[in-house]
Amino acid sequence: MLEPLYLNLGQHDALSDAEKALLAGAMTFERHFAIGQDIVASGSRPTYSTLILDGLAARYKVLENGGRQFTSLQVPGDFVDLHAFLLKTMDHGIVALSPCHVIFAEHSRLRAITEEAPHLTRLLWLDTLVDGAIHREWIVAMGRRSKTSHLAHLVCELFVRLQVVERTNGMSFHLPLSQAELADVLGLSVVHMNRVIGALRKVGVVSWANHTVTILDWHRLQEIAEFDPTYLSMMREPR
Amino acid sequence: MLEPLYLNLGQHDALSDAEKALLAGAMTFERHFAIGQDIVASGSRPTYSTLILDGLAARYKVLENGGRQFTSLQVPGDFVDLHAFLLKTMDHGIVALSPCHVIFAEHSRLRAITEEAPHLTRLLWLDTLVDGAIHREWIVAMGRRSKTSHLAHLVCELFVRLQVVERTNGMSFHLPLSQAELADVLGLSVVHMNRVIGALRKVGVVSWANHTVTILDWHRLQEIAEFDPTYLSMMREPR
DNA sequence: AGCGCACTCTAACAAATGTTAATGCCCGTC
DNA sequence: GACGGGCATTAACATTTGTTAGAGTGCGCT
Repeated sequence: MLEPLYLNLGQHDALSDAEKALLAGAMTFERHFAIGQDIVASGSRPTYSTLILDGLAARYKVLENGGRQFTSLQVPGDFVDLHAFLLKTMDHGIVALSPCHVIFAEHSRLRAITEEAPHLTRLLWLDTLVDGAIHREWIVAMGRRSKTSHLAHLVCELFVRLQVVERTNGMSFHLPLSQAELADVLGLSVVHMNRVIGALRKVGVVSWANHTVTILDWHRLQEIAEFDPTYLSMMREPR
Repeated sequence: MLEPLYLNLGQHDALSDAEKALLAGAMTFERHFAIGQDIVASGSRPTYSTLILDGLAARYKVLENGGRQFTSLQVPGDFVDLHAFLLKTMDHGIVALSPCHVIFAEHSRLRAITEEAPHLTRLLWLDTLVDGAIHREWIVAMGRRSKTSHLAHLVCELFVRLQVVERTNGMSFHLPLSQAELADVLGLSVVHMNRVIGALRKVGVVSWANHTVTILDWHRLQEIAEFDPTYLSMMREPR
């Protein structure tokens, strides 16, 4: 059941059976969330961290004028709020973008891991560091990439991340986001989001229909995105 | 000498003398960097992490078209590349925006801390989590705030962060960024950056001259920025 | 004092992006 | 099979942001 987590953490460094057992021991109950439901509420102080077993979720903030901005997309194997273990108070919400199956890890047991399992602690820490690296890449995309390149970069990133947890199908993957939701990822209006998707389609590097993205020309898509996966730390090495 | 680090880490939770000694013991040699020098090069694999004792630095990425985007600003007391301890390879560069006095912490000794000092480990981990929280706030600002609000938010954030490490002077602080550099923070053209600064000045909430920012109306500045410092985790509580 | 240089600021125009509104399509419900 | 709602798409127009160019300003250097 925790396979996606093992795949996610294991991509960076070997994960021993003892460590897997520790992780499994930290888990408590499971739960399902429907589309649009808040998995974690902004302002709350959770006592557990949430691992996605299946589905797509997103961190977001809402401004006074009603504008919403997603700050990350979370795929199976991701702890959506591992940071709350130490940050304590959620400064943002987390919403289910597709039906989500999640499992909760008790903070008290995560704390025990930090007391007794230094290597596993470093891997969990690393997981949040990759989170930060993705954030930085998003900042660059928002600030200095063309919108087409930004979208292409997002497609590259999601494809690679989903591939790690075996959620791709050949060169395709399921992306259950409406264009309005995508607009809240890139920080665009819905109308312009539609234009940008159209532009990327027109170049012919992806086909995009029925919430399924198929990469037709991986090489050229990476070129358009200037995608360099270094920031995802997918190299397996001692940490 | 490590006072800014103690202030920075100590804002989140109490830091014991033993822990301060461990941190001090991790430090090796110091160094000065001139404006514009790279403190850490993109693509490198550092074996130490860099703590800013004095000065202002920034993380950045450069795109093929020459565009540069800063992904964070680093003030005294910040580890600019603590993440490289586990990420291993730098996926971005770090440049000195003012003359910088730094000190290097050996990764091997940081690793020893993770083996022997769980609470201090959590505080260091937390430091990188706050980093991530700041990134998220930047993403929101870039995607959904007006440019004036974005700039106001940046001023609020820097003021609060500098205050923690005692680098403010009443309601003023030194901000040695040219408008071209600021443009690379907000992701704007230099011309438009100039317009936005003019707009914020015109509202009368800040005065801004000679690289010194003075907040004239803190309350209204926060309103314009919708600034809520929760994300900086400045509450002192057990972690 | 004069020069050169980096930086700020402005103007005029071009391009990108947002807003409002309308149309068509798909799909589930009655 | 008709109806209604959410979503994708497009058009027309408004606003924001970028580009290019140049003038003004302060400051260190000779």
